[in-house]
Amino acid sequence: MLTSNNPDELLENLNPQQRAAVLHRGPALLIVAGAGSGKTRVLTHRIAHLLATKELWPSQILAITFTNKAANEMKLRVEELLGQVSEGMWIRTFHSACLQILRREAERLGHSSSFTVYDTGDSRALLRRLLREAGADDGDVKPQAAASVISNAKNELRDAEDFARNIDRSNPRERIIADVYAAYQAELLRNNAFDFDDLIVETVNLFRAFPEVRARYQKKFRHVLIDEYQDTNHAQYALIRELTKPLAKEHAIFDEKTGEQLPPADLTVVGDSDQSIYAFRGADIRNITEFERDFVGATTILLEQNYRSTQNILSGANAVIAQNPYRPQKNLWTDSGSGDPITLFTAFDERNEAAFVVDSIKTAHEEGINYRDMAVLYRTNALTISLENELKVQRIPYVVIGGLKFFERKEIKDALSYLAAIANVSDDEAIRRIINTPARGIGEKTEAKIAQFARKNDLSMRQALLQVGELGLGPKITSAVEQFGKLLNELDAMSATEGPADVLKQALIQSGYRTELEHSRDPQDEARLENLDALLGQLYDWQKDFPQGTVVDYLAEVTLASAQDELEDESGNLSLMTLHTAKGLEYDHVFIIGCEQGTLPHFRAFDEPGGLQEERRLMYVGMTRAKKKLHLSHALQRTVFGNTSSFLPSSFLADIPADLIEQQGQQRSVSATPVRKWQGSLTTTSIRDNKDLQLAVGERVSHETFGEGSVIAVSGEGPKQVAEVRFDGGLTKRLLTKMAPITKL
DNA sequence: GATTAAGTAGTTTTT
DNA sequence: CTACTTAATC
Repeated sequence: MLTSNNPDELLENLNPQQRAAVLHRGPALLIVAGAGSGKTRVLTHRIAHLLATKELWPSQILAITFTNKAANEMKLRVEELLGQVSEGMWIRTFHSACLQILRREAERLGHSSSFTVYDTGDSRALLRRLLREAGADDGDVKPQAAASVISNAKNELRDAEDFARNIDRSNPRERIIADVYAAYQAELLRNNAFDFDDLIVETVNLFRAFPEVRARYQKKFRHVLIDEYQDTNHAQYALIRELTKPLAKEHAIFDEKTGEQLPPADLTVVGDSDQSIYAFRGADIRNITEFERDFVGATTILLEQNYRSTQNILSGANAVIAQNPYRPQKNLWTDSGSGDPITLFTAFDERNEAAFVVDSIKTAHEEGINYRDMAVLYRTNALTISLENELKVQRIPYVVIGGLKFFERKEIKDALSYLAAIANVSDDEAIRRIINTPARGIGEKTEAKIAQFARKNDLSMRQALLQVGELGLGPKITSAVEQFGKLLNELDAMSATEGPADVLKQALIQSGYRTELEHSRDPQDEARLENLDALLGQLYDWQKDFPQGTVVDYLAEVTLASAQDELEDESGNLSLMTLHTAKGLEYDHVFIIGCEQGTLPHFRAFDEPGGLQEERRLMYVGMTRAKKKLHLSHALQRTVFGNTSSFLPSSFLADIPADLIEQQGQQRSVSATPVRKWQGSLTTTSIRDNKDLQLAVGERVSHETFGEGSVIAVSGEGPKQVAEVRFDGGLTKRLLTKMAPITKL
């Protein structure tokens, strides 16, 4: 470990490309970092180098990651390299960096600095109500669907007005969403809240509306570094631009000594377009592929040497990803030797597959591999059921990472809503959530009356609670409402002197929440109580670590935390997780289960443009997690949602050269259905993608089974184009141009 | 207004 | 299969 501040020591043990990436200076640097090529190493060494050479102060660095876990790891490793704690350095996620900025500047955007951050659940609850109020009771617009449309619009920096201008007015669904989008933003403003997307979007808006604010942050941050650049969406891209593009003359900053205009901050981005697996969340792969065009004077450095996996694993992964079109050429290599072959197991069904996986895990464990160094990866969460059964039977300790999140449980959300209602007087959504939890006899009707009254008098719901006397409700209800309002005010007053943990403890006791759970005969409520105690315990720990921390601080931290952050397993457990969750992690032994057509690639991806490519990248990400041994498996039949059906092996398996694979499955046929024998590689793939192939009447095509023929009619457009083909054999077929096994002659 | 019953729809999800 | 939402009853 380096403890001196000698910059040259930071270059030791780096390969030439890594060294170049650490040493490069200039306005914009793109580091294309293949899987396992030492990306974090380069990033941390680069930061440490900039500091050790005294080019920058820690407070002038802004390093952005996507997860808290990555941020914490990076912070730790930089500190290790420098041998000291770097005060003032911003190494954080996009969201937490923006949160910090918005807290300071909230007033400029019509919020107060005690604003709440709504998570996806909160947004959905709000949208559900707004949709109902908008009269979308047909059920044709579901909150989740609206949420995703609005989120996508925000990620494109399209506000409600902009969105409304560009919709198909004759489509009632779109009109409703446009209206609800506007109403949703109005409600967020009223509630003094931002949703996840807003944290980014509103920071961009802030910088654009207030150039002097932008100038201030540009002056502060002299070097901006972005990790996982391939996963940035347009809003995040815009944020990066705002921080790194030259300032207008009137806001320019001049160097005190030289009198010269301060250039914009330098930018370093690290990414790998082959690992872009979040397009469905708005990630725009073009941000990385067009980096050199977007940033003048940009340099690209490729890191292709892999330090993680064996050559067999890499060759297999390379062969799969090589099938993706429009991909910048890149080839990962390693000098660590070929290693074991990739194992491919053909299972009869999911139970057979689970048994094989668990047996292999046991064997590996007996050979000295710790459970914590192994992981089972899968496309969908539903695939874990039989696996978990088997693991329980065989008594192997395991954790499911991701799954249902602690902070999304009902009782936890309720408790946090109490805190939100206390800390942010304007948060009507928090009030609505807890107004009748525990049951106070305040139902839907009363809630609506209070909300209406509040709006009419320009009050928040919490303020209105204490004035319900004017509403002429029954005496019993009136008193219940007033008591609830008083309780919140008392707790609010208490939070001025006491820490958040003590406030929450009192909230749960005095509201009667605890009592209700204690007296419940629902067996689940016992677990709920335990969860609340766990939350309280955690909050007391937090209070100890941050004695000055407020309720507002705690809420934001919790909202921006993810389940993985806490699952630092020292415990020696086997890890189970989705392929998405596995990104950025590595294990000695990796099992990818459910390699079947329809599962991986997932059938929902077939009709999405670019869907198949993204699935392939997922497979690639999964395969490259393995250091020593990669096990792939597929089941010939699987029971999904109660019904059993047969599945073909994933087309991705056929892309792996046969000599890298060791087949382990039995090849017996399944009941009456004959199953194609596995021959090391698949000769046919059942799902094709003919990209943008379009046919016209009169053209000649060749079909895999029907031979040659002429197009006699076409209907539909784009990917939905259907061509009617008369084959020379006399048959006439209607074929989906995009998917049919045809080629144009 | 609360409880219970039927109905329905089900990728992935860093924050 | 199951988790969650809506509908119907007490």
